[in-house]
Amino acid sequence: MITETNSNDVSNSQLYESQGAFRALSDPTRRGILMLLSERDMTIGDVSEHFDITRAAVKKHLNILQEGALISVRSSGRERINKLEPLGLKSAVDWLNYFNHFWDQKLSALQQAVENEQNNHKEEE
Amino acid sequence: MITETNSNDVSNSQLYESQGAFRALSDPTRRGILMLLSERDMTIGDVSEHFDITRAAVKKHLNILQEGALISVRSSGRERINKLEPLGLKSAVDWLNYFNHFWDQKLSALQQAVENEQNNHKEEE
DNA sequence: AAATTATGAAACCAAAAGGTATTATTTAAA
DNA sequence: TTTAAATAATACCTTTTGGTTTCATAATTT
Repeated sequence: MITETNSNDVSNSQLYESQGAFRALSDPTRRGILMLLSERDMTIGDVSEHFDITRAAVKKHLNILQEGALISVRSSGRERINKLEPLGLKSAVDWLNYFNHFWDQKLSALQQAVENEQNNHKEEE
Repeated sequence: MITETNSNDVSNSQLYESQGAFRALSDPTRRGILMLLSERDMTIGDVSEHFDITRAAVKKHLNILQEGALISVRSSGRERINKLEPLGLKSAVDWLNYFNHFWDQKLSALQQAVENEQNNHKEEE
């Protein structure tokens, strides 16, 4: 353990920019809400009908989704319409894309292995 | 609130397949560990030097990363070498890709708006 | 064989998360 | 103008999370 920050370390901005989004995404109910809202905008009441938890609990989830900028809310009379903000997912996607290089590579390796397998079988014919 | 499961709801498998990965990704320290391991395989000792928390705490994070299948561990004498498993990120990426459609659309709209802006400026010349 | 190194695991703690029930507020309808 | 509907907010509770310290174990070195 060291006390001073090591300048070789991963930059904080890389980690904390996406924190709100990743935090919001960590709960399955919240991911379910996002999928619901991908079909149409909904009031809290609408959303609540799809889960076996109270409206208050759903409201808390919606707050966290809003903090993570994954949804937005607009008022219409006494209703609040929740709307998916797909661009909010971008920070999480961007962070994950950093690793694309690696699993593309691994997928290639897998593909290569399959091809080699096939060639071996051919040679055996 | 309803008590029975609504068959129109988002399927559970879609949500729970990626739970281990999303859970692991929700903590900034764990995301930092993943970035570290993307450079080279490391022992716990190596990893710990990059964070101001105890080895025990790092170990817990590594356990959670392993549960989410984002890393693997192999023994070499008394050392345990932690290795990034990029394919483990795939379940999270896949889930997020479901929304690609939406933000591609939105990016297009944004692009369109920018182009229109540019055209307007041209007309003003 | 003894000391050191690398790690694992358990017990404990404070704070955060996810839920509830209850109360208050705003808007629409009768 | 009551009454009902849609939502917000607060207090409260239990479980999970992220951290610590301490102790145990297995492999290396001297």
